[in-house]
Amino acid sequence: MQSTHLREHNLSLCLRTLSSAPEPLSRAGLAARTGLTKPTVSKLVEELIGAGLVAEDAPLIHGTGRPMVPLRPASGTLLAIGLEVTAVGVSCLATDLTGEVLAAADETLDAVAAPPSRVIEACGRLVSAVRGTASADAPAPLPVVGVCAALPGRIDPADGSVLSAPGLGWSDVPFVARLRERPELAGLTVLAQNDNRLSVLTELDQRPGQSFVYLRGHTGVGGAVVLGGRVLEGEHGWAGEFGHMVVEPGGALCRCGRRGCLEAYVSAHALRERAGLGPESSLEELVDALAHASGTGRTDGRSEVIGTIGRAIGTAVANALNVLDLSTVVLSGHLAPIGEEIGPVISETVAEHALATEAGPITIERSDAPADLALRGAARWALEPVFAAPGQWIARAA
Amino acid sequence: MQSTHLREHNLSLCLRTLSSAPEPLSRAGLAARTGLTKPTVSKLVEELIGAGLVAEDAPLIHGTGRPMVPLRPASGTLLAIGLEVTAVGVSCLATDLTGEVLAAADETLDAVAAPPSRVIEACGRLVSAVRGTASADAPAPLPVVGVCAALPGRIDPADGSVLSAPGLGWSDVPFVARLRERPELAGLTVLAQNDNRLSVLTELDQRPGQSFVYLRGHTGVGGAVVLGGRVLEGEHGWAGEFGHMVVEPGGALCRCGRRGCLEAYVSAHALRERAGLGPESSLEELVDALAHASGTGRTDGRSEVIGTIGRAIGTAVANALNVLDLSTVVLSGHLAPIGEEIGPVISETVAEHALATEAGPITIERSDAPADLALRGAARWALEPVFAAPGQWIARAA
DNA sequence: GTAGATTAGTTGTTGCATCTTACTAAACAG
DNA sequence: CTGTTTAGTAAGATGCAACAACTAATCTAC
Repeated sequence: MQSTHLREHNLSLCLRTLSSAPEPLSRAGLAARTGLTKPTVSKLVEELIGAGLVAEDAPLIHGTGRPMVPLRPASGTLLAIGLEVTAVGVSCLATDLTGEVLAAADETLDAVAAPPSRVIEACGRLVSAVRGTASADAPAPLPVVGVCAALPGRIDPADGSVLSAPGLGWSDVPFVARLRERPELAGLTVLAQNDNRLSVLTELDQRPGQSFVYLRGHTGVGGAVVLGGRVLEGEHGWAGEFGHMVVEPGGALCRCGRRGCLEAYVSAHALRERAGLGPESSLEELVDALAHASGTGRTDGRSEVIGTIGRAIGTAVANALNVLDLSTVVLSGHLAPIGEEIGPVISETVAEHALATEAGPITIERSDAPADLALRGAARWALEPVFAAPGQWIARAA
Repeated sequence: MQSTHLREHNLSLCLRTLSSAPEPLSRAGLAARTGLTKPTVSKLVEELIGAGLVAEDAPLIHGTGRPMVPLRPASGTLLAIGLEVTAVGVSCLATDLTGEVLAAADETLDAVAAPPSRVIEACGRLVSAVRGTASADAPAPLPVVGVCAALPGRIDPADGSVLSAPGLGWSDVPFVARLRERPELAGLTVLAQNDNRLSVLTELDQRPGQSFVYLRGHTGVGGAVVLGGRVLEGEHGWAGEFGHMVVEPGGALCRCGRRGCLEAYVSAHALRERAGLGPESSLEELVDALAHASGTGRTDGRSEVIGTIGRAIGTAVANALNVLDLSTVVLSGHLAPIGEEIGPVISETVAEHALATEAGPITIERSDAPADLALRGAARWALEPVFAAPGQWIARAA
């Protein structure tokens, strides 16, 4: 490691520490947290303020001594743009460094019927619109750190092409390459990531530095593994894809063609089928059917369905926890609202099979994050280069 | 990070790079590999040589240009001591920085019948003996970097106490604390780790920086997860304990009391039972029975046994790979010799269930490491502080 | 056999990031 | 108004790695 990397590392450390702190820190507090000295922190913070990445609040008197100058990530000085493509449309959103949403827009579009090129055009339009709206109040257009798209499928981490997205009917679509060609995105950093992996970033804001297993029901079932605040990548970028873990060898047929996958039991489609609902029923109806016996009237059927789902998830989670030796599980997406019902069954199954129960309780938590999880996560991911290497961003922006 | 840490980091980088290089590197080669400049490497290497951590070989002419001075980890300048406790005895071994064994000794002891205190006494005696033998040729006693014990059970990473070791009949034994009290080990760094997790370190020497899943059959079945050359810890230090992954809900009864654990299918005990051998039969007999139809004469039974074992391992491995998104599996311990037989069944099962097959082939490899795997791994782990912070060791030794 | 090319490694200097020490600033307590 | 406490700054010292230029040792070519 070279000495210039040291500075970059410490800049990043300061910025991240400020970002993840529950409340604004003073320079002195930042020095204490990072282990750097006060003069060093002062210099680094000065640079971050100069670049518009950090802002000072009004001095705050707390007890005796000189009042502290609270520091916080600057708001409204730059844009990170998130995109989300689903079967029914494209959404777009611009945030600043704090994650505050400055503008949003969306377009309805049947992504299954329409060719990918139409979707990519829509993305271009939305990015352009959102850039305009977000910069409307500012004297000059805000600089864009990057654009990241959330896609419901497997993405090649090397070039951001979509290897397969069953929900969109896509396979081998060079999404990022095409998006980069759009005139509206000329010169911008463009990324793409799986929607589940991006969702977890939003969750991570609530749990900085923690380790947990994240399970998200959306159309299928996906998730992520978070170790010490970092999302595990894996060799092909799909670590934590729990949907196709085997929960019962030779069991139910999954749409992937295999047998006994978790997804065959708890995808939105499988849940509706098990709950006796039509494929067009809403999530609310589904939750209602599972949560209240009155939903379908079939009390026995309900508890049986809940048992099947709970045991399937429990088995998958227990296996994941045995491999990773973690003790926190976060349920999100359509698994969060039904978490209250299936939680106990999951806990029971996990307690039965997970080794970690011998060391302490395993907590199954429900995410209370907002609905546009993946979209926010995408914007958050677009910001990542700034957090990782603030010095490079400063040099680029200047 | 402070600037003094930078130097420590670079010292460590140089030492590790030299250690993991397949053949000696010159200063210039080391500079190229580490990304540091030649002058910087020269300075760092000078310090490492001065401290007896690196040695120069005779200059070597290779083609045109000035001959290089090959550098390699110094041999015979310090001691790392490994211990291994099994049901039948205690083994001990001293290596230098290169991993070369300088001395070894063992004691037969029925660790199940004898109280832990007897085992700890034996450890003390063996360490003392091994230190003497290893330093016999040297003009002065060699400094000991540390002692690490391999134990067949779950270890508290905080204090090195044995939480449970079914094979020894131990539970809640403050092993490290007691061992540290022995006069023979006064002043030494003492560590303890699970034997499977230490075994993988020996494997890692062959695969520096790689990522793989490591499965080791010993008495039970354990393993480890290696991500980028680092062994995953987990919250309680037992990540990668694959033995109790569920491979068939409600399946065979495991000695842990649960049902359907991998270990219930492929522990040495379970294998013997399935192969129709007595509990006292040797590993050779077992391999023979599985490898050759002539072993027991029951050809049908054999292929059925192999199928059951292979599918059990395959299911567990596929699930682990789905969580981690890796594509290499290494079989070790008693799984290595039978690997040729069960390998195809495992591959087949994994190919059927693992998502990563869609991106490329998954390789199931057999470890060809020596038998005293865990013991060597223990010594290797005792060395770790020197590799991680050579500067501190130099300061301590001086 | 001498000049040139090539690779290895060292020397001295420079630049840069952090640390140390000592200071000023701004509040409160008595 | 003086002492105490906490925040933040200034100036100089320290220490590390980078850079450029050098020496060292070998081979090749004419």
